Amino acid sequence: MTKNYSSEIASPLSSNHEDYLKAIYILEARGEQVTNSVLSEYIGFTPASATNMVKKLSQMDLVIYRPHQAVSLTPTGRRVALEILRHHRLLELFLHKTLDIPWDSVHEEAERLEHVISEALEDAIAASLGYPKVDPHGDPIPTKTGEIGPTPGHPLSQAKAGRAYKLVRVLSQEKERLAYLGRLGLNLYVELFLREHAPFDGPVLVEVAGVEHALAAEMAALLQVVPASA
Amino acid sequence: MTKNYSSEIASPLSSNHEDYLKAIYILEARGEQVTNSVLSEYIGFTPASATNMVKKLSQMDLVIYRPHQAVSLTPTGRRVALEILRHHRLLELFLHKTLDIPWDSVHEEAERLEHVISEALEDAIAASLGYPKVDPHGDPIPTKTGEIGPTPGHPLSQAKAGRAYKLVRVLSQEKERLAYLGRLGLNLYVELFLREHAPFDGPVLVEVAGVEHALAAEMAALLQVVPASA
DNA sequence: GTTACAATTTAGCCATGACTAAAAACTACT
DNA sequence: AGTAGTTTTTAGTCATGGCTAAATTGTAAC
Ligand SMILES: [Mn+2]
Ligand SMILES: [Mn+2]
Ligand SMILES: [Mn+2]
Ligand SMILES: [Mn+2]
Repeated sequence: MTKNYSSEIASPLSSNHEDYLKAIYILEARGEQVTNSVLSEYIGFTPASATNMVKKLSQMDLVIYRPHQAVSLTPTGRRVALEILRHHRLLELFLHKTLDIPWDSVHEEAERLEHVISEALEDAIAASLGYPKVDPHGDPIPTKTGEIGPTPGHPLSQAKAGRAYKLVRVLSQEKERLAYLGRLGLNLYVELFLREHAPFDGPVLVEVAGVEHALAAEMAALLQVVPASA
Repeated sequence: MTKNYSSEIASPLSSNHEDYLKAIYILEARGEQVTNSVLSEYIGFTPASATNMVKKLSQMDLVIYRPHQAVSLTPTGRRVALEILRHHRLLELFLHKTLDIPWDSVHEEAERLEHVISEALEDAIAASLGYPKVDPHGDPIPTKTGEIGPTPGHPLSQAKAGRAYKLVRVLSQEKERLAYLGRLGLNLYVELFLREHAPFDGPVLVEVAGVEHALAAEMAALLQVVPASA
């Protein structure tokens, strides 16, 4: 299990160390201030535990920690986070495409696998998938060297009514939510027609494969779309 | 990660718990007395650590422990061991067949993955492989219900000279050894001709794909063969 | 500037599971 | 049976990383 980053890191990182770094990366990428409470809520441990872990990561030079300030990743910490995120998203796609695991289940599974695959296995998976760029939810897959592309699309909630769109990304990993979307036929790359936005932040009416559905405004905000081309 | 055995077990088992149970199973299956020193040497921890862990497993009703006696598995302990062994061998075969990971590398990788795959993933892997019976080293794969078939073949070291055989199992997971065998063309199911046994427990001369090789007696003892049929 | 409230940190506890060193218990040989 | 040697167990240490509860710090309203 020799990791890419192993040369730069003194002690080996546990699964939880890696999940903390990944969480910080994702929260930063959302543009949020990564406060202790935001972080601890996201990872599901108590604030005291988060403080404790962040201090340790800081000693390892993986994060910048100043008391009462938002944490941020050091360049090395970012490298580790992107490495794990690459594992995660490659695994999601691999499980989905190679083993037909439904898109609402791959996240959970990848959450554990991401910590135990070797670099050789990561490479073999990437090669077998043809070096893919996005995972089953449309999230971009970081490259081996830690680059990550721009995120495609814009929220359906801000799209213009009376036009056709293609779903390119879903900003959620919730199993139930994804299962529901799947039942509506709202899978990745499906084409949909946006009928109207009900006023006062009301539901969004969309047509998918000839059937009309009403989506809550918050749901529509999670669906990233681009104008349909064909 | 709901395991098959989860209903019968109080506390969740760590990777190391599972590796201990698997080790006890394998040592028992070899017909060895699983003494504390045998066990601790096999798993690579100190004897004191092994005693400690065996006591805990005993409290969980997974092993029978009497001081100064060989340990043995309870029915539940055996179930857990076989479940993990199934994961391990299915993963080895999957990595080898689906991702072309060489047979000398799959063991290491499976050693970690075996602890984190869900039952759903186990099932998906088994299905995608067509419910296979043996792994890339010829080791039998336990069934979902915990049955395990008889082990095929007999040692090449005890085979008669002047006859053709088929390699059906290699009793080793050592990377270097497997890589060496691979270089000689001694892969699973390959046909070979046994020329002679040198006397005084000397080397064994075999012909593989028209090339003759001399194998140490201990090496030949690890190669399980059956008479060539075709 | 006080004061109230929320966020964060500190202090201290606990379980886990490795380790070393010492004690105890078995085994085997005389 | 006694003793030497080996194996196993016990006792005690340490690091890890969660937790709760209490103390502290920062913020915003008065
Ligand atoms: Mn994870
Ligand atoms: Mn994803
Ligand atoms: Mn293992
Ligand atoms: Mn094997």
